[in-house]
Amino acid sequence: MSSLKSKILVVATDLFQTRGINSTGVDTIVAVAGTTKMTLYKYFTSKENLILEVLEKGHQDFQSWLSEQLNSNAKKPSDKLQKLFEFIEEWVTSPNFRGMGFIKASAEFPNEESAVHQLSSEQSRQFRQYISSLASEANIQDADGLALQLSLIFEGAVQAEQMKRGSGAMKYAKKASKILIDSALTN
Amino acid sequence: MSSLKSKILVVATDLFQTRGINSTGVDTIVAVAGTTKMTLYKYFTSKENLILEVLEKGHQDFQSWLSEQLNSNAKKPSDKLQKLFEFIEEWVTSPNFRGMGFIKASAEFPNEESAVHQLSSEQSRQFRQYISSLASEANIQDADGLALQLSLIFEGAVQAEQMKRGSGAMKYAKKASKILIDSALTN
DNA sequence: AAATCTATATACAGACCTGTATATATAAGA
DNA sequence: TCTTATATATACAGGTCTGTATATAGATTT
Repeated sequence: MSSLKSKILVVATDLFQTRGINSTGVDTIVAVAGTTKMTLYKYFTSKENLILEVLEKGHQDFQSWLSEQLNSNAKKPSDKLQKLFEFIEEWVTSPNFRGMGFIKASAEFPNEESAVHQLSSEQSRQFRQYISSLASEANIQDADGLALQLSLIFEGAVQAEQMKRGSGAMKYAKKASKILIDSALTN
Repeated sequence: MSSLKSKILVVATDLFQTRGINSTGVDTIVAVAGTTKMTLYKYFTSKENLILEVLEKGHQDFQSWLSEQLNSNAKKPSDKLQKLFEFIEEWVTSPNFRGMGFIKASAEFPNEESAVHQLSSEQSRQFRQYISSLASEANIQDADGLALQLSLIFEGAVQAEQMKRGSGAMKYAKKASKILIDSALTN
């Protein structure tokens, strides 16, 4: 991938999270990235296409990092579930953290026919599915139910952490996840 | 309050939730409300002012309904806490439900200097504070912690329920809240 | 050195948005 | 009937946004 294209993606990811997607114009993006609109439209067919690529990249980076960490640091399936929020906290509190794109995108694009909305809700579904598979492997009865509960807490905590860094939301989310997982394991 | 002003508020509340705030122009609002821009700008000094009044009204309606229900249907403080999500579910699944304004508004207005952002995060704080006071009365040690956990679940479930009606999010949110409250009561 | 590829600079068309100005209609009260 | 208050109809100024057109500069290849 061209270095300029990569730079545009990084800058757009940042601006979308800090100023909102709809409120960030392409002029602002190219100015911050130190390039011009002609170059942006060479690598991306439209602003919507740029948004979609930003979402794709963010989601892939997070998912592959997370499953990598869980696979190499936890062996038993129930350990993976227990350590899930430990690693999520590590990700969210890292200086490189730029927010979870799909959470904000689904709020800014509520129209179900929008491609952005469709991708972001698909990513949310995929993440829930991943948690559910961890729960299944740990022999939890209602795996989908626990996955939904954990994803509610996760999305809420990420949003809170984004709005106010160091809000403590992640700490209490971690505690809540422990309680819910324990309760699901003993039932 | 003038009937036209009230009509504009209702229509704007609806459109903001279904299409997004920034994506909804005042022209659309007045067309759906069956009036004109001149009338809208008579009752509201600006679009931002309209957004703020929509948020105020939505929050007041919810908070007064909720505390009314809790005060008349639960006597012991711990009962109020236990029944909190029962009533929230009733509110969210009612046909009149138009979403919780402050959840979406904080996502669409991430700039901390924005008056809309400030109001919506203040409302979020107030709601959390209300839950915390219920927890305190029920003699829960870390009342603020539990309030944060419950509000994370609440905001996540409302957002999920908005995105997909009948998603079952509310049902599992209710279960999660029971588990977390029980855990907090016995510690 | 000539040709080609990539990025820049700049301008602008077309669409949309907020907020206002102007002129008109409608209905109620004096 | 005359006046006053309220709502409508319509047009538009000024701004922002996306996406494109045109011309130019720099660098690499042949």
